[in-house]
Formats: sequence, structure tokens, C-alpha cells
Amino acid sequence: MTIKQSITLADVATKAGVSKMTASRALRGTGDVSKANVELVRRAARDLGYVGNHLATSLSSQRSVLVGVVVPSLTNIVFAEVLSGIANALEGSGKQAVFGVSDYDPDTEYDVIRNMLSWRPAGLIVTGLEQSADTLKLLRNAEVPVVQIMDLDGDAVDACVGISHAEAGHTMASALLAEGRKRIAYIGCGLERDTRAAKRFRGFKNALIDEGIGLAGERIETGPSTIAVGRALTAQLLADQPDLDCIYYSNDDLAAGGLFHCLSANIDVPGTLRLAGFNGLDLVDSLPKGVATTRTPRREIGIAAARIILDVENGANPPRRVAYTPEIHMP
Amino acid sequence: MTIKQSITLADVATKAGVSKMTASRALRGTGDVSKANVELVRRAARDLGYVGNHLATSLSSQRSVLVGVVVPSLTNIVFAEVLSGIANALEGSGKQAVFGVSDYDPDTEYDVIRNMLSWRPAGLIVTGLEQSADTLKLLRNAEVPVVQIMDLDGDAVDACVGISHAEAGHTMASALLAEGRKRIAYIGCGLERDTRAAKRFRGFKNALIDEGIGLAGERIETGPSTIAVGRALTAQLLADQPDLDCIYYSNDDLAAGGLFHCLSANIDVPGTLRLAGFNGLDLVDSLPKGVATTRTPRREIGIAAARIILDVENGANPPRRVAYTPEIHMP
DNA sequence: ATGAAAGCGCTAACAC
DNA sequence: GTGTTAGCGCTTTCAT
Repeated sequence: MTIKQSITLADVATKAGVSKMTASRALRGTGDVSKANVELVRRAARDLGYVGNHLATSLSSQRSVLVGVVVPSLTNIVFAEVLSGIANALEGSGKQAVFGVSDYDPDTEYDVIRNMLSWRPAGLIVTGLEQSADTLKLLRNAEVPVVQIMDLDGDAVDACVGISHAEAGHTMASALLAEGRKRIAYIGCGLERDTRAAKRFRGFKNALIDEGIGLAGERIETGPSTIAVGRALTAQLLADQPDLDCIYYSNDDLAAGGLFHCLSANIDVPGTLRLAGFNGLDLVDSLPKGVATTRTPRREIGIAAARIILDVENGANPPRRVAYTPEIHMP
Repeated sequence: MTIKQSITLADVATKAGVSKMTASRALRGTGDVSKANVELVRRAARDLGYVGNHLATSLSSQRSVLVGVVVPSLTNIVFAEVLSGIANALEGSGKQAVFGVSDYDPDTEYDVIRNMLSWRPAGLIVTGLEQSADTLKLLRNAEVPVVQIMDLDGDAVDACVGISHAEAGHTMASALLAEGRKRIAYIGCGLERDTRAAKRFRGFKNALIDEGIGLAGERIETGPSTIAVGRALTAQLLADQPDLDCIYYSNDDLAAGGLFHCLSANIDVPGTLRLAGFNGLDLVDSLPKGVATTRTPRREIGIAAARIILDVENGANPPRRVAYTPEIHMP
């Protein structure tokens, strides 16, 4: 598409009767420009409907106003909240977030990150610590700060902000054991691509094994985690093993589905059967019967990540690792 | 890791022993370049870890690869799904979506749109037909195609894709009346900023009035629509008017909250009390008892909007109005 | 098939 | 205070 660059800074300058530089300075409020000229330029810009060209500005000034953000999914409320936190933290800084979605696919992730880099962003925020070798090389060679979010279990390219999922799984196992649960099963989806969910599962399982109890059963599927899937898998699992007293799910959506099954099947939750999810979604707080969960500080993670980028920009020396300790909620 | 100097096309060309132009052509696959040189340039680019500069490319070629998208909220799954549709439709076209969030605030919306325009996008997709006068002026003066999504009830700047919310409200009213409901109330949140929800409410109310029944009660609050709020408002409304046989909500989240209240309060749904929401979220399909809803084609709207931008780009003559008819789901 | 020159719109770095 | 000059990295255009 050809851009009809109708009005440029030169047009504004001409109309105001000054040079391009004076117009530029007046519009940006930098340097010394006489009040009279500032007024003239502003009026000319407004009258002409002038909209600056960020492409030219960025190229010329060699400084970027973009912060690239790569998340695996947009239709997962968790990432939407992270983005929201990032957008908020960036507000007023003059920086703007650009989002890319990897669809949990390493090749797509590589393409998306490469594409972001070609916009010469001031920084990059990417989800997780597991990237392909090619992607890692790209990130290491990029001369921009890279913040990896959501996870702490592994090595960061530059900096990371998040929680330990292995620990989260372990902590939930302890809490369930402390509640007296003995026959504990696991239901998870998409572990092959959601490495953080897989880490939670491992931490959870190991904690049980350490206590000499072990996992009483499991149902692991590929594909997305939805309420409907959680409901179906719970029904299946309980058909096989009706004597379970606890199910840990890879996330809250599955757990909510599990609860809906129990409501229909008249199973007492949490009395007979304790359900536990992960994320601490609003949904869980409103469910008619308590489902345990681990609350994760999504907005805070987004904000902290954005701050790191801004700090680097300002020459500050931000932390290379920001660890949050998620809180267990067990109603 | 050594911090590398930014590698430009000139570096690649030098390393490959050709001119910048040959390198440029080889990398883009345009014009005639000898096989040998293509290979040399590709190898040089890969060895150097060259990442092109979109800022320079766009500025120089006067063509944009960006499509600006403005939504009121990111933490609302509905808009996340629209974005997802847009991103999908743009895949393989060489275009990339850039998102902006208005937070339902007209001034923020103006700023966001202005900011998007300064990136010289190939097109703009904005939510809704109601913008401030300043914003409309900006959109009309912008020489890019503008697609307004989600709503059809009003005048579009260029083109619009969505559903009629007035009609959706009307249709739901008819369906509830057809089911034999007589004492029908309404619960809504954030109507002051969500003009589409307000249009549904008006359509709904008018339909009831036309039938000589009228609204038996209403509870309208400012602020966000959450499951928790829906639960609380339903409890309040039913405390005042226990004889209602139907509640229409401004959306599914509120309706789900209403159902959770009813489950706790042992109210038979949908027998004694029919609940109805709007959007057709996955949540509703999985709820233990049926909640009526209007399914909206979010992804389709996103896809259609993106297609319009692409069509304009290709010189085609896309429709100026794409209307979807939402389907009522009444379990 | 390849290259040199001329910008795209803007701003940093100097003049004056 | 204001203007001039010289790019930013790339692609267009027009040579060869």
C-alpha cells in the first residue's frame, strides 16, 4: 500500500513560516524556540491535521519507542493480564508495546521475535525460558535488553521475572498433604508445549514421591485446557478411580470443569474430593464451591518486566532476576 | 557475549562482495540476481546474523506492513478472540497487527489511534462506531482504510463488520417471551462506556414494552462486568424481587455469576428462573445448568475486518458493511 | 544482472 | 533562537 504522506513536517514548517528544525523543536518541546513560533507551528500542525511519522523519527534519532512482547497465546486470560500490566507500566514513558503471538510453536516464536527485532525495539519481553537454539542465538545477538517472563526455573538470556513453577507444584502438593489427602491424582493438558505446566507437574509429583505417597492416578492429554475438557477428563478419571480424594489440575480452567462435573455427579467438594488448579483466576473465586488454586501475580510480572526495559534505557542497573512467591488459596 | 554493532545491509553486501542493491534484491527475491550471488548474499546474511530494519524499509519503500488495531480492553476474552482472528487472517500476507488498548476511554482512544497513525499503518481496525468528534476527524483524514468492528448500529467512517446489538437485545427478548417468561429483569454493568451493551439493553427493553410486558426490574451499575459482580447483583435483585422468572444480563460473565448465586441459593435454573447472557463464551457451555446466551462470531469478525484491509491493499473492492446474525443458544 | 545516485521524513550536530 | 548540513538504512529509479 502506498502511503499518501500528505502532510509532512516540511508542510507544517512552510505554513508556519519557519524551518523544518524549528517546527520539529516546537512540536517536541525540545531546545529553545520562541513562544511566538511555538504557537505558529502548533497552529499550523493542527490546521493541517499533521500526524508525525514514527518511522522517520525512529530511524533518524536511532532510538526506539517500541517494546516487543511475545506471548504464546492471546486467548488465555493469563497472558492478556500480563500484557495489560506491561501496557500500564509503559504508559507515560513514551514507549509502546507491540505484541506477537507464538501459538506455543518454537518456529513461529522464532519468526515473531525476528520480526520484532526488525523494528529495532528498545527491549524484548518473551514468555518462558525455553526457546529453540536459533531463537536463543537471535536473542543473545540482539543488542536490546531481553526479559523472559513467567518462569524462573532455568537460565535467562538477560533477565527474568516470574515464579518457580517447580516450587509451585511442590508447594501445592504439601498443602494438599497437610489437608490430609491421600489418594491424589493429576489431570493436565498441553504439557508438551506448556513447559511451565510440565514443571509444576514434575514438582508436584516429586513432592508426593518424597512423602512416600506417589501419584494415585493421572490423565494427561495433548491439546488445549478448557473448562469442557476438564469436565470430561474428570468424569473419565473418576469412572476409573472413584476412590480418589484429590485431583490436581494443570490450571484453573480444567479445575473449574472438574467442579462442574462434581456438581452434576453430586460429589461433595471439597469434602469427599478436593480439587486444585493453578493461576488464581477470577472464575475460581466465584465458583459455588471452593477449588484450591495458586494465585500468580500476572499484572505484577508484566509491570516488573516493563520496568526492567525502562531502567536499562535510563542507564539504571535493574535486577536480573525478579522472583515472586505465589500464594496458595484453599477455600 | 560480545555486544555486536548493528549489522546493516551494507555489511552484508560488503561481506558478499556485491553492492547494497544486489544484496537487497537477493534477500527479497525481487529482480534478477544470479544464483551465485543470491547464495553468497544469503550466506553472508546468515553468518552475520543480519536482521533487516523495518523502519528503514517502510520509510524508503513508502509501504507499510502494519495494521493498527484498537480495542477497549485486552483482559476481556471477547476482544482477545477478535485479535486472534485478525492475527490469523493477516498471517502470510506480510502484514502485522499492532494492538492498542483504549480502556474504554475516548481520550485514550484518540491518543492511541493518533499514535498508530504515526506508524503509517496499511489500515486501521477500531472497535465500535462511537468515537469522539476529534477521533472521527482523525480517522476521516487518515488516508488509510478504517474498519469499525463489533457494531453495525450507526454510521461507519469507511467500513464496518459486526452485529446489530439493538437487534440482538430484541431477539433475546422475543425468545424469552416465547419461552413463557413474564417477570423479566435486567442486570448490567458499565453501560456508560460499553455502548454496545447499552444498545442491547435498549433493544431488549423496547421489545418488552412493545409486547406490553415491560421490564419487571433492573440493576445497573458502573464498573466492570465480572462473575463476582454478577453474583452479588443477582443476590441483591432477587432479595428485592424474589418473584422474577427471568434475568437478562449485559454479558455472560454476569450471567455466570448469577447462576452461581442460584446454585448456592437453591434456585432452580432454568425452571424457576431463566438466566440469559450475551457472547456465547466457552464458560457458558460448560456451566452445570443452562444459561441462555447469544453467540457472537468474534473470530469471524476479526478475520473479515482484516480481509477488508488486505482487499483494499490489493485494489479489490471489499464490502463496506459485513453483517453477522448472532444465534441464540437456549439450553 | 548489477550498480550509482537520489531520496523516504525526520533529527543530531553544528553553525550563525 | 534559528537554520544548515548530513545522515539514519533501506529501496526506487535509472543507468550500464
